[in-house]
Amino acid sequence: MKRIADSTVRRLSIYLRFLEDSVLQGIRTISSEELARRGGTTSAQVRKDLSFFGSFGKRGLGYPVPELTTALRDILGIGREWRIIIIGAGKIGTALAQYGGFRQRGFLVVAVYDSDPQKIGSRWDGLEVRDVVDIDHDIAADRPDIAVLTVPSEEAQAIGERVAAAGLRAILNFAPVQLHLSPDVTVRNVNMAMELEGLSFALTNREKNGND
Amino acid sequence: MKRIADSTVRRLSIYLRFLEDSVLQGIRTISSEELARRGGTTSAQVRKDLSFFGSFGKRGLGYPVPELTTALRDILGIGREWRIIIIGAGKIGTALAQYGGFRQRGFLVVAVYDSDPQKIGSRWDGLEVRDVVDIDHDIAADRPDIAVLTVPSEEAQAIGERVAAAGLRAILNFAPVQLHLSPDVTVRNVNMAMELEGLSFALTNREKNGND
DNA sequence: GTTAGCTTGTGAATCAATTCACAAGCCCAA
DNA sequence: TTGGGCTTGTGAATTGATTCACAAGCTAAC
Repeated sequence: MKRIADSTVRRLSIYLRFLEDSVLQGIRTISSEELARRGGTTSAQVRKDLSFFGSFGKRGLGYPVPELTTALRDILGIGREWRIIIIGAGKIGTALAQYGGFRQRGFLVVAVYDSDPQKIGSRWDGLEVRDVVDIDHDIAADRPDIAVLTVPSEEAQAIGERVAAAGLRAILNFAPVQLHLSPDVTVRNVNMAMELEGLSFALTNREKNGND
Repeated sequence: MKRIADSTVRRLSIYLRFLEDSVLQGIRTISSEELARRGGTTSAQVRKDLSFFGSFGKRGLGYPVPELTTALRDILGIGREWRIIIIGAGKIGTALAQYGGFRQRGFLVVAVYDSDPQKIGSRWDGLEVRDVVDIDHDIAADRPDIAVLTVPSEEAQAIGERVAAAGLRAILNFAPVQLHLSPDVTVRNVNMAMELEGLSFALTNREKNGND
């Protein structure tokens, strides 16, 4: 199978979210044009994205909404439940642990870790914050699929190495550093400060260039 | 000025973060090679990125750390303070409002909004949650620079239109929908479910293709 | 001052992603 | 059963981003 670009996978996620809405509304078919409009892209892009994985539409008609929804879920691998652990029980980590949206989409938070004795043992939504020293042992026992890192920058690399060594193969990294791990660990970064800086750049340049 | 790619701006952010560390450590110069290593890219990429904005280095020596740090701050427009408002006082919105990291980087949260009467009036860190109906008036009065949207998907588009109409020109959107706004409003999306789905895709495909 | 050893800055080349454009196929109406 | 109106699927063309490769320039050592 040809390597699929990250940007394509991102767009599939977007299409899926809109398709799920459409299923609920009882819409039966949808054109690449409409998917593009809602996804902020072009119809050619939609068709190309989908064509990497097969032929889902009918010429003259469009795509059957329920079937395409199922197909995308399958492609993205979210038919099953994924077990995630959150490492770092600070502001962001806590919010994520309590956020219901993940569970809804098949991502189940099975454990939260921290190194602060004050936090260890406290409970949120029936989830006890565990001591990060136990993490290797726990991973071996619980076999979670994904680790979410919401630890301070200085600790991110070390923790990343530990969970990778313990067998985890997917990390969602909120720390504003680039993790250096073996290539069979997939890392995605979420960096809110970086996004704000992107906006800052845009605003600054707009002012300079007079809105062109 | 030639249009700068988003990917370039993102990398500048990464370089800057590492440069700031280096300043604190008293490091005087740094090569593109080292910046690349830390930023997870290549030295040619670093040099190309910087070359869009000028010539900051000395051949044979590398880049002067303090000067390059200042230059990047300037380019990204984070010499000044940016005023941000957070709309949606749910789990994520609240966490962001209380998160100290933004303020540290020059992004000051000046207001938080919600439409839930139970939340309106409550206080976090001396910041009172305001009623979202007042938002147009408040924007006109306070002139914030950036709006962070942590509202439910169904409401995101309408709120986006309102803040755009009120004059805001930059939005950080956490709702998993694509906003359709006038092109002079810059929108960045942060979508954690999408990132998790990207990891899910990677894990699923790795299993299928036997790790290649 | 000359040379050796680095490292930048940048056109050219390559690689990747997006868009174009159209044949092929489907539905519906008559 | 045929024709008109749509919309997909996909090679080809284009646009955009990354990598290559090397001349130019700096430092330090002798």
